[in-house]
Amino acid sequence: MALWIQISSGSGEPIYVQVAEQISEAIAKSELASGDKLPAVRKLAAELVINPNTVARAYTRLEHAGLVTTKTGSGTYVSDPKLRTSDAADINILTERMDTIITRGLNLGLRQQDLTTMFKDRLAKFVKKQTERKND
Amino acid sequence: MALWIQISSGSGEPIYVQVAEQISEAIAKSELASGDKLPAVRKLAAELVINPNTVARAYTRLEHAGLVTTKTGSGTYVSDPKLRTSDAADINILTERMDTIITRGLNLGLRQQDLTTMFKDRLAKFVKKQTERKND
DNA sequence: ATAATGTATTAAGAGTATTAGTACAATTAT
DNA sequence: ATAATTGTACTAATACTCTTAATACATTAT
Repeated sequence: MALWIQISSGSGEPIYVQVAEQISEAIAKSELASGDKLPAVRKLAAELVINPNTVARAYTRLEHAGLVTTKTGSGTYVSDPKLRTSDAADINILTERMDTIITRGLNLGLRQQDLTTMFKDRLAKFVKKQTERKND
Repeated sequence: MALWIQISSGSGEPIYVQVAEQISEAIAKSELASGDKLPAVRKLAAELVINPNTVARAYTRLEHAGLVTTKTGSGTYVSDPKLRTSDAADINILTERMDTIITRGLNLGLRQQDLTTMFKDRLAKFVKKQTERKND
């Protein structure tokens, strides 16, 4: 399995956040499917040259988000999408973040249509890979 | 002028970020228009019961974003939208943030259409207030 | 049994963030 | 001109977060 994760020290984001986000994104794009096993914390830590605790923290974050299930002694696995719980609070946070980027966009001089188009374009790149995967 | 800004200590966001973001949002919604004067740093600080430096930092942040212009001795004013510079780097950051919330949304079980609808709805609430303002 | 996996705990160090206090500079009003 | 108002600069102190490290433990796979 290739190593997709790339950490940048100058990004300001903590390493464990970067790791978790990139795995989240892979799951959203269905590059990682339900049941897939993530690398062991010690193994991934060795590859990324970071501390195992940092990877473990990323995995814990993913588990709290309901994206993976961990079985001590076995490994960490991508969970079934049907079992993922979407809280009302989660939706609230999502809309708040939408408001934030809408604010940014409008203040950058982008118009309503520009923003909608941008959003659809980005979204399409996620879903496109899902359909591609079926043809693998 | 009413005081729209509300700071919450438990949000995790620094106060100066909260202040800046809420003013940014007001500008995006055209509740604050070009030329409008922001409250003096000491005055707003007194109302919010925070340190003047914290407000000053928020204003500096807004100035770096090109949203306001500051004139020492006079005040801080909302700048002309036409003069706001939209960098390519700014657009990149915007798309990255879109990817982040798209990732969240998909992983919460929302579908493509759900997300698009949500985004349009939120966006509409910004622009609606703009047209309302014309009838003031 | 042995190896491999995730978890928990404690500690230390480094860096960043946040706020506060104070003094300074520039503009406006009188 | 003088005083008041405004934003700016600088320093300092405190608190928090991040990361790494070193272990030890519990569960599962072989």
